[in-house]
Amino acid sequence: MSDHAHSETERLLREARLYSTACRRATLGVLLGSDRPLSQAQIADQFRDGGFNKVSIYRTLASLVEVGLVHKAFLHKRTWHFEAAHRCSQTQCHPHFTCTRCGATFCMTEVRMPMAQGQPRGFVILRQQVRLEGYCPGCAG
Amino acid sequence: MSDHAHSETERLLREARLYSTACRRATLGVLLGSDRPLSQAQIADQFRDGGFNKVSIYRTLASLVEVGLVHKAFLHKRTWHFEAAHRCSQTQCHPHFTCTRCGATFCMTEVRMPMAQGQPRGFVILRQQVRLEGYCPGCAG
DNA sequence: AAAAAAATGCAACTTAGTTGCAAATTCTGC
DNA sequence: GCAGAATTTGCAACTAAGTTGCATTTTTTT
Ligand SMILES: [Mn+2]
Ligand SMILES: [Mn+2]
Ligand SMILES: [Zn+2]
Ligand SMILES: [Zn+2]
Repeated sequence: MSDHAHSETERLLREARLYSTACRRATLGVLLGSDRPLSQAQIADQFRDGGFNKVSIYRTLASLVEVGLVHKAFLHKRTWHFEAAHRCSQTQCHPHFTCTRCGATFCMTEVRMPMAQGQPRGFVILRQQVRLEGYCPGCAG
Repeated sequence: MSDHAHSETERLLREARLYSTACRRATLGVLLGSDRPLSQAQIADQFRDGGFNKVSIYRTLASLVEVGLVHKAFLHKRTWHFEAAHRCSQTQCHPHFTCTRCGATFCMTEVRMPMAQGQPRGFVILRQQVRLEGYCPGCAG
């Protein structure tokens, strides 16, 4: 990670009252630089040499989610995917699209969804998450 | 299962060109009678005596999903939940609400969501799925 | 009733994610 | 900087949802 990225992740961790550790800076850096949600395995793959233990990455992700720097984006098969929260609003992330032919997933940052209206009496809706399915440009032809 | 329910599930399976078997009629019957999505384990629990092997239930669910009689509603933790498709439209199920305090999940059949608009060029959106988070009536107080 | 097609049960397996604990790192106050 | 407290990390072992291969049974077709 560059010095610039290092100080940026360090600042974010400080503000969130989290210890600034190598594993957290690296994990957050990877997610900030990704245009799509990543699984623990995909994150680990980006650590060239002397990576981190998968348990540490899982615990790092849990701490980042807890302070809101990262979101659990969705479950694909039985695997959670995570993304930095910098392109999400307080009440929802952008929708995620999965192609039912090739299985690829895309962040649909251009698609705007209004918040759900008309919840039954007594329910308080705080966040919503939208998954889209269909064919990606490569498969739609 | 009642005789009426038996003939109803049998008819649905016939129309879908699936063999009408005990495991399929029972599984479909349970889902049709449920007001919320169920996991394999929850379905199995409803088979009093002489239940079915969990592998058979999983394979039954896969066949019901394949013909569209049942939907994979959502993943909670690492567990899929299934529901009969009779209260879903062609392009989306009703939203599912999960309480972040007690963990309970509810079908929000009253909440209507418009289909996503403005997908990037080349993408074909066929279905959408909405998850809501917040506090249920019991936890909102 | 016989043959063909498909579903079922069982045991063994896979693997994402979790837990407990000892060692290492980071922070805080001097 | 340095000691001590607080927290994170790595490792090994574990958990459990879901899958696979194969022999047997059930359902459908003729
Ligand atoms: Mn997000
Ligand atoms: Mn549905
Ligand atoms: Zn595709
Ligand atoms: Zn609740």
